[in-house]
Amino acid sequence: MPTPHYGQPRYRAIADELRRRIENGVIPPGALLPAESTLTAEFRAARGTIRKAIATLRDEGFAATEQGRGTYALSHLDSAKSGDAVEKKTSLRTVPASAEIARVLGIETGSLLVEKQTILRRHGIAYSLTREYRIPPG
Amino acid sequence: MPTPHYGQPRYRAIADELRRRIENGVIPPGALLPAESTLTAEFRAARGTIRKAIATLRDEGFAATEQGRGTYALSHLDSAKSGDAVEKKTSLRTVPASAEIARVLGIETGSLLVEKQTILRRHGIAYSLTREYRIPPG
DNA sequence: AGAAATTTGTCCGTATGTATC
DNA sequence: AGATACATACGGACAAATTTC
Repeated sequence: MPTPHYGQPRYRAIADELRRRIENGVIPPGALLPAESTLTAEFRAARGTIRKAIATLRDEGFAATEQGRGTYALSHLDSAKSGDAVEKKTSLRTVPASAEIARVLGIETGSLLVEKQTILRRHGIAYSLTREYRIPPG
Repeated sequence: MPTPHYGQPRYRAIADELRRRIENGVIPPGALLPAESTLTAEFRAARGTIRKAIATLRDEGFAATEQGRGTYALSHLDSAKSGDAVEKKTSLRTVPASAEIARVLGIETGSLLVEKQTILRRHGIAYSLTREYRIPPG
Protein backbone atom coordinates (compact mmCIF):
# COMPACT_ATOMS: atom_id res chain seq x y z
CA MET A 1 0.00 0.00 0.00
CA PRO A 2 1.31 3.46 -0.87
CA THR A 3 1.56 6.23 1.63
CA PRO A 4 -0.39 9.19 0.38
CA HIS A 5 -1.32 11.99 2.71
CA TYR A 6 -2.96 14.49 0.48
CA GLY A 7 -4.35 17.34 2.45
CA GLN A 8 -4.45 16.53 6.13
CA PRO A 9 -2.15 13.86 7.52
CA ARG A 10 -3.89 10.79 8.85
CA TYR A 11 -2.53 11.12 12.37
CA ARG A 12 -4.09 14.54 12.63
CA ALA A 13 -7.46 13.33 11.39
CA ILE A 14 -7.34 10.54 13.94
CA ALA A 15 -6.39 13.01 16.67
CA ASP A 16 -9.36 15.17 15.65
CA GLU A 17 -11.73 12.23 15.94
CA LEU A 18 -10.42 11.16 19.35
CA ARG A 19 -10.52 14.74 20.59
CA ARG A 20 -14.15 14.94 19.52
CA ARG A 21 -14.97 11.85 21.53
CA ILE A 22 -13.36 13.31 24.61
CA GLU A 23 -15.07 16.67 24.27
CA ASN A 24 -18.43 15.08 23.58
CA GLY A 25 -18.14 12.83 26.59
CA VAL A 26 -18.06 9.67 24.53
CA ILE A 27 -14.81 9.11 26.37
CA PRO A 28 -15.42 10.79 29.73
CA PRO A 29 -12.60 12.31 31.80
CA GLY A 30 -10.67 9.63 33.61
CA ALA A 31 -11.73 6.87 31.26
CA LEU A 32 -9.16 4.95 29.30
CA LEU A 33 -8.98 5.36 25.57
CA PRO A 34 -9.03 2.17 23.54
CA ALA A 35 -5.64 0.47 23.46
CA GLU A 36 -3.29 1.33 20.62
CA SER A 37 -3.85 -2.11 19.12
CA THR A 38 -7.60 -1.50 19.13
CA LEU A 39 -7.26 1.91 17.52
CA THR A 40 -4.93 0.37 14.96
CA ALA A 41 -7.73 -1.96 13.96
CA GLU A 42 -10.46 0.67 14.04
CA PHE A 43 -8.65 3.27 11.96
CA ARG A 44 -6.67 0.79 9.92
CA ALA A 45 -3.51 2.73 10.58
CA ALA A 46 -0.06 1.66 11.65
CA ARG A 47 0.74 1.81 15.33
CA GLY A 48 3.18 4.65 14.80
CA THR A 49 0.42 6.73 13.28
CA ILE A 50 -1.91 6.02 16.20
CA ARG A 51 0.85 6.91 18.64
CA LYS A 52 1.48 10.20 16.87
CA ALA A 53 -2.21 11.06 17.12
CA ILE A 54 -2.23 10.30 20.83
CA ALA A 55 0.95 12.33 21.31
CA THR A 56 -0.88 15.27 19.77
CA LEU A 57 -3.67 14.93 22.32
CA ARG A 58 -1.12 14.77 25.12
CA ASP A 59 0.50 17.97 23.95
CA GLU A 60 -2.89 19.62 23.87
CA GLY A 61 -3.69 18.47 27.36
CA PHE A 62 -6.55 16.20 26.38
CA ALA A 63 -4.93 12.98 27.48
CA ALA A 64 -2.21 11.45 29.63
CA THR A 65 -0.44 8.16 29.08
CA GLU A 66 1.07 5.63 31.47
CA GLN A 67 3.23 2.80 30.27
CA GLY A 68 1.67 -0.59 30.69
CA ARG A 69 -1.66 0.91 31.66
CA GLY A 70 -3.07 3.02 28.89
CA THR A 71 -4.08 6.52 27.88
CA TYR A 72 -6.88 8.22 29.73
CA ALA A 73 -8.87 11.27 28.89
CA LEU A 74 -8.35 14.42 30.89
CA SER A 75 -10.90 17.02 31.78
CA HIS A 76 -9.45 19.83 29.76
CA LEU A 77 -11.55 22.70 30.87
CA ASP A 78 -12.28 22.52 34.45
CA SER A 79 -11.91 22.83 37.31
CA ALA A 80 -14.92 24.97 37.38
CA LYS A 81 -18.05 23.36 38.14
CA SER A 82 -18.03 26.14 40.58
CA GLY A 83 -20.08 27.52 42.33
CA ASP A 84 -18.56 25.81 45.24
CA ALA A 85 -15.82 27.92 46.61
CA VAL A 86 -12.23 27.40 45.68
CA GLU A 87 -9.77 28.12 48.46
CA LYS A 88 -6.49 29.52 47.28
CA LYS A 89 -3.43 29.69 49.45
CA THR A 90 -0.22 31.32 48.28
CA SER A 91 3.17 31.34 49.93
CA LEU A 92 6.57 32.73 49.01
CA ARG A 93 10.01 31.40 49.77
CA THR A 94 13.54 31.34 48.40
CA VAL A 95 15.00 28.11 47.08
CA PRO A 96 18.13 27.03 45.21
CA ALA A 97 17.65 26.13 41.56
CA SER A 98 17.71 22.47 40.64
CA ALA A 99 19.84 21.50 37.67
CA GLU A 100 16.76 21.01 35.57
CA ILE A 101 15.21 24.33 36.36
CA ALA A 102 18.55 26.11 36.10
CA ARG A 103 18.98 24.88 32.58
CA VAL A 104 15.59 26.13 31.48
CA LEU A 105 16.12 29.54 33.02
CA GLY A 106 19.66 29.80 31.77
CA ILE A 107 21.24 30.24 35.20
CA GLU A 108 23.61 28.24 37.32
CA THR A 109 22.52 25.31 39.41
CA GLY A 110 22.05 26.39 42.99
CA SER A 111 21.31 30.01 42.20
CA LEU A 112 18.64 31.42 44.43
CA LEU A 113 15.15 31.63 43.04
CA VAL A 114 11.92 33.02 44.34
CA GLU A 115 9.27 30.35 44.53
CA LYS A 116 5.63 31.25 44.66
CA GLN A 117 3.52 28.29 45.67
CA THR A 118 -0.21 28.19 45.21
CA ILE A 119 -2.45 25.48 46.56
CA LEU A 120 -6.01 25.16 45.33
CA ARG A 121 -8.53 23.39 47.49
CA ARG A 122 -12.16 22.59 47.24
CA HIS A 123 -14.04 21.49 50.29
CA GLY A 124 -10.75 21.45 52.12
CA ILE A 125 -9.17 18.98 49.70
CA ALA A 126 -6.13 20.10 47.75
CA TYR A 127 -6.41 19.26 44.07
CA SER A 128 -3.75 21.46 42.52
CA LEU A 129 -0.27 22.57 43.49
CA THR A 130 1.48 25.24 41.46
CA ARG A 131 5.02 26.43 41.82
CA GLU A 132 6.35 29.36 39.90
CA TYR A 133 10.07 30.09 39.84
CA ARG A 134 11.51 33.46 39.02
CA ILE A 135 14.92 35.00 39.15
CA PRO A 136 14.91 37.52 41.98
CA PRO A 137 15.36 41.16 40.94
CA GLY A 138 18.67 42.85 41.58
CA MET B 1 20.56 -6.29 15.18
CA PRO B 2 18.42 -6.33 18.31
CA THR B 3 16.88 -3.23 19.71
CA PRO B 4 17.77 -2.95 23.36
CA HIS B 5 17.49 0.24 25.28
CA TYR B 6 18.85 -0.64 28.65
CA GLY B 7 19.06 2.38 30.85
CA GLN B 8 18.74 5.52 28.83
CA PRO B 9 17.04 5.36 25.44
CA ARG B 10 19.28 6.09 22.49
CA TYR B 11 17.23 9.02 21.26
CA ARG B 12 17.73 10.75 24.59
CA ALA B 13 21.47 10.17 24.57
CA ILE B 14 21.61 11.60 21.06
CA ALA B 15 19.52 14.58 22.14
CA ASP B 16 21.92 15.15 25.03
CA GLU B 17 24.89 15.15 22.70
CA LEU B 18 23.30 17.56 20.25
CA ARG B 19 22.17 19.84 23.06
CA ARG B 20 25.73 19.92 24.31
CA ARG B 21 26.96 21.00 20.92
CA ILE B 22 24.45 23.80 20.81
CA GLU B 23 25.20 25.00 24.32
CA ASN B 24 28.92 24.81 23.76
CA GLY B 25 28.71 26.76 20.56
CA VAL B 26 29.90 23.88 18.41
CA ILE B 27 26.64 24.50 16.60
CA PRO B 28 26.12 28.22 17.03
CA PRO B 29 22.64 29.77 17.23
CA GLY B 30 21.15 30.16 13.78
CA ALA B 31 23.32 27.49 12.22
CA LEU B 32 21.86 24.39 10.70
CA LEU B 33 22.30 21.07 12.39
CA PRO B 34 23.61 18.25 10.22
CA ALA B 35 20.92 16.68 8.08
CA GLU B 36 19.04 13.72 9.44
CA SER B 37 20.80 11.48 6.96
CA THR B 38 24.16 12.71 8.22
CA LEU B 39 23.21 12.19 11.84
CA THR B 40 21.93 8.74 10.95
CA ALA B 41 25.41 7.88 9.71
CA GLU B 42 27.25 9.52 12.60
CA PHE B 43 25.23 7.93 15.40
CA ARG B 44 24.42 4.78 13.48
CA ALA B 45 20.80 5.10 14.47
CA ALA B 46 17.64 4.77 12.46
CA ARG B 47 16.15 7.94 11.08
CA GLY B 48 13.18 7.70 13.41
CA THR B 49 15.50 7.68 16.39
CA ILE B 50 17.31 10.77 15.12
CA ARG B 51 14.01 12.51 14.51
CA LYS B 52 12.86 11.73 18.02
CA ALA B 53 16.04 13.24 19.43
CA ILE B 54 15.54 16.39 17.38
CA ALA B 55 11.90 16.56 18.46
CA THR B 56 13.13 16.58 22.04
CA LEU B 57 15.35 19.57 21.33
CA ARG B 58 12.44 21.37 19.69
CA ASP B 59 10.27 20.81 22.74
CA GLU B 60 13.02 22.18 24.92
CA GLY B 61 13.42 25.24 22.75
CA PHE B 62 16.92 24.44 21.54
CA ALA B 63 16.04 23.98 17.90
CA ALA B 64 13.51 24.77 15.22
CA THR B 65 12.83 22.78 12.07
CA GLU B 66 11.60 23.73 8.60
CA GLN B 67 10.62 21.18 6.01
CA GLY B 68 12.95 21.05 3.05
CA ARG B 69 15.46 23.21 4.85
CA GLY B 70 16.75 21.73 8.01
CA THR B 71 16.91 22.21 11.75
CA TYR B 72 18.31 25.42 13.21
CA ALA B 73 20.01 25.74 16.54
CA LEU B 74 18.42 28.27 18.87
CA SER B 75 19.59 29.82 22.09
CA HIS B 76 17.51 31.03 24.96
CA LEU B 77 20.19 33.57 25.69
CA ASP B 78 19.72 34.92 22.23
CA SER B 79 17.35 37.75 21.58
CA ALA B 80 16.18 38.68 18.11
CA LYS B 81 13.89 36.26 16.29
CA SER B 82 10.66 37.24 17.95
CA GLY B 83 9.44 40.69 18.81
CA ASP B 84 8.79 42.17 22.19
CA ALA B 85 5.99 39.77 22.94
CA VAL B 86 6.01 37.24 25.69
CA GLU B 87 6.48 33.75 24.42
CA LYS B 88 4.62 31.12 26.35
CA LYS B 89 5.48 27.47 26.05
CA THR B 90 3.43 24.84 27.78
CA SER B 91 4.16 21.15 28.10
CA LEU B 92 2.36 18.35 29.83
CA ARG B 93 3.72 15.16 31.28
CA THR B 94 3.16 12.65 34.02
CA VAL B 95 5.59 12.49 36.90
CA PRO B 96 5.78 10.67 40.21
CA ALA B 97 4.94 12.77 43.23
CA SER B 98 7.79 13.84 45.46
CA ALA B 99 7.32 13.33 49.18
CA GLU B 100 6.77 17.03 49.67
CA ILE B 101 4.14 17.39 47.01
CA ALA B 102 2.47 14.14 47.98
CA ARG B 103 1.98 15.44 51.50
CA VAL B 104 0.31 18.62 50.34
CA LEU B 105 -2.01 16.82 47.98
CA GLY B 106 -2.75 14.05 50.43
CA ILE B 107 -1.56 11.20 48.25
CA GLU B 108 1.19 8.62 48.42
CA THR B 109 4.75 9.41 47.46
CA GLY B 110 5.43 8.22 43.95
CA SER B 111 1.84 8.44 42.81
CA LEU B 112 1.59 9.67 39.28
CA LEU B 113 0.69 13.28 38.78
CA VAL B 114 -0.04 15.32 35.73
CA GLU B 115 2.46 18.13 35.51
CA LYS B 116 1.74 21.13 33.36
CA GLN B 117 4.84 23.22 32.82
CA THR B 118 4.77 26.71 31.45
CA ILE B 119 7.83 28.67 30.47
CA LEU B 120 7.60 32.41 29.88
CA ARG B 121 10.21 34.11 27.74
CA ARG B 122 10.81 37.59 26.53
CA HIS B 123 13.36 38.30 23.85
CA GLY B 124 14.13 34.60 23.94
CA ILE B 125 15.10 34.73 27.60
CA ALA B 126 13.19 32.55 30.02
CA TYR B 127 12.24 34.48 33.13
CA SER B 128 9.56 32.33 34.67
CA LEU B 129 8.99 28.62 35.06
CA THR B 130 5.68 27.34 36.38
CA ARG B 131 4.76 23.82 37.28
CA GLU B 132 1.26 22.82 38.18
CA TYR B 133 0.57 19.39 39.64
CA ARG B 134 -2.78 17.71 39.57
CA ILE B 135 -4.06 14.30 40.45
CA PRO B 136 -5.11 12.57 37.26
CA PRO B 137 -8.80 11.71 37.21
CA GLY B 138 -9.77 8.09 37.58
C1' DA C 1 11.87 28.37 -16.03
C1' DG C 2 12.53 23.77 -15.23
C1' DA C 3 14.65 19.57 -13.54
C1' DA C 4 17.32 17.30 -10.21
C1' DA C 5 19.12 16.85 -5.72
C1' DT C 6 18.55 17.57 -0.85
C1' DT C 7 15.98 17.59 3.38
C1' DT C 8 12.19 17.10 6.32
C1' DG C 9 7.26 14.91 6.83
C1' DT C 10 4.28 10.97 6.84
C1' DC C 11 3.23 6.03 6.87
C1' DC C 12 3.91 1.21 6.85
C1' DG C 13 5.56 -3.27 8.98
C1' DT C 14 8.22 -5.76 12.38
C1' DA C 15 10.77 -6.87 16.53
C1' DT C 16 12.05 -6.33 21.15
C1' DG C 17 12.07 -3.98 25.87
C1' DT C 18 9.56 -2.46 29.99
C1' DA C 19 5.68 -1.64 33.04
C1' DT C 20 1.25 -2.98 34.57
C1' DC C 21 -2.61 -6.04 35.32
C1' DA D 1 3.76 -16.44 35.47
C1' DG D 2 1.13 -15.04 31.71
C1' DA D 3 -1.33 -11.57 29.25
C1' DT D 4 -1.89 -6.90 28.05
C1' DA D 5 -0.30 -2.24 26.89
C1' DC D 6 2.86 1.31 26.09
C1' DA D 7 8.10 2.54 24.73
C1' DT D 8 11.97 2.14 21.83
C1' DA D 9 14.29 0.92 17.60
C1' DC D 10 15.03 -0.76 13.00
C1' DG D 11 14.31 -0.39 7.85
C1' DG D 12 11.85 0.91 3.75
C1' DA D 13 8.85 3.77 0.84
C1' DC D 14 6.61 7.82 -0.85
C1' DA D 15 5.09 13.02 -0.23
C1' DA D 16 6.17 17.85 0.19
C1' DA D 17 9.09 21.90 0.59
C1' DT D 18 13.43 24.02 -0.36
C1' DT D 19 17.68 24.63 -2.60
C1' DT D 20 20.78 24.07 -6.37
C1' DC D 21 22.05 23.69 -10.96
